[in-house]
Amino acid sequence: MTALAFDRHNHDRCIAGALKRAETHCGARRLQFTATRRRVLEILLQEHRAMGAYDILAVLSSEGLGSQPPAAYRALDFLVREGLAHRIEGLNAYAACALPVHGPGHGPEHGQEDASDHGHVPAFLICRGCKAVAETETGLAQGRLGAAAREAGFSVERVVVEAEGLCPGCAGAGA
Amino acid sequence: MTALAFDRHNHDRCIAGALKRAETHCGARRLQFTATRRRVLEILLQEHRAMGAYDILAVLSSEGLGSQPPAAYRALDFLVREGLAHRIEGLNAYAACALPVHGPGHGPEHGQEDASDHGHVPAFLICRGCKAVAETETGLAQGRLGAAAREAGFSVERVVVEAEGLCPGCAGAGA
DNA sequence: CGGATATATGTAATGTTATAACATATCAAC
DNA sequence: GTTGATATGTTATAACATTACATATATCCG
Repeated sequence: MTALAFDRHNHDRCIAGALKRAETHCGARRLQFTATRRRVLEILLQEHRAMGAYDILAVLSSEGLGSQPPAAYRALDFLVREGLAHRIEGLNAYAACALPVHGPGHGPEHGQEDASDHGHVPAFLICRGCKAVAETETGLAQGRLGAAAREAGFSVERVVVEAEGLCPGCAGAGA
Repeated sequence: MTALAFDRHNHDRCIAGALKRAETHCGARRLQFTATRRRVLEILLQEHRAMGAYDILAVLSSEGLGSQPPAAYRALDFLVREGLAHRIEGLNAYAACALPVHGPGHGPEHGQEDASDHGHVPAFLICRGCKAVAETETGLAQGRLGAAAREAGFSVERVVVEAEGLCPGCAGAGA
């Protein structure tokens, strides 16, 4: 493992748990959690940081799971669509979903369908040093952005909240 | 003009004012508001929507202001650095800054240097139909994201807040 | 003014990220 | 076991962005 998300934790257990949840999630929805999809999620979980699609493709390729860009993009699209991973817009990269909050039987995992309902918006702390990503949630739609949207008659479908900066480790290392 | 930012307004006046402010801004800082830089800002103001660097390059090229990507990227980088335009991460595109809040004599325009100080974070409503962009501000660092950052010892340098959805016009048109 | 320095632009090449399009294979349901 | 849906393989290309180096223009100061 390379980049811990700022805090120490039992990483193997965290990975196994997340994979198990993904399995359950897909099973409940009759979705195929194929070898490639599973492996891509596992890679993201192991690294615990934002990775580019081509980084992931390199790993897949070395394991005989695909050699062309669509192999990576299709798996990533699936994981993002199911809320098992997130796209980090600010880095054009991807990270595993770190919130175990969503059990089976849900609709969209993070309230992306209509964020103005409950404001369950995923938010990320992204270290520009090591690219480690910490995930939290933010209640945003109740604030100024939601107010602006309502005032303008704008219907929000998806909200991106990303904070870029330095994690304690990289700040200490004088990045 | 194509995409109004959801509301009617005197667009010519809004453009002229913004250009004037940009001029003042640069003058006060001994920065060169060159023909290309000015024209790029003007294009973004006129369109009033997010535009890709290559869209802008096409216009510049047709006007003899440059033909290679760096012509567009350099001007855009300058405008973004000075807070006169913003990069819309979710679209890999750029939009003029719509907030006349910042007069001369400031430091960074939108508190990007240390967002935890005052939480003056620009936030965008982006229509996926017409790519119109409305800009507002959001006090974010005082909320859950700021709390998470403080708890983790993470120093926030830049915050991206982007809400994607449909503007009233595009929603009506059944996008 | 005139030379030195910093800033901006021109130009060519390349790197990175992402998708389109179509063929083939596998799964899931009946 | 056929059918329809879903997933993957493969080729090509589109879209976004940067590096590197040469040249030009502005700004500063003696």
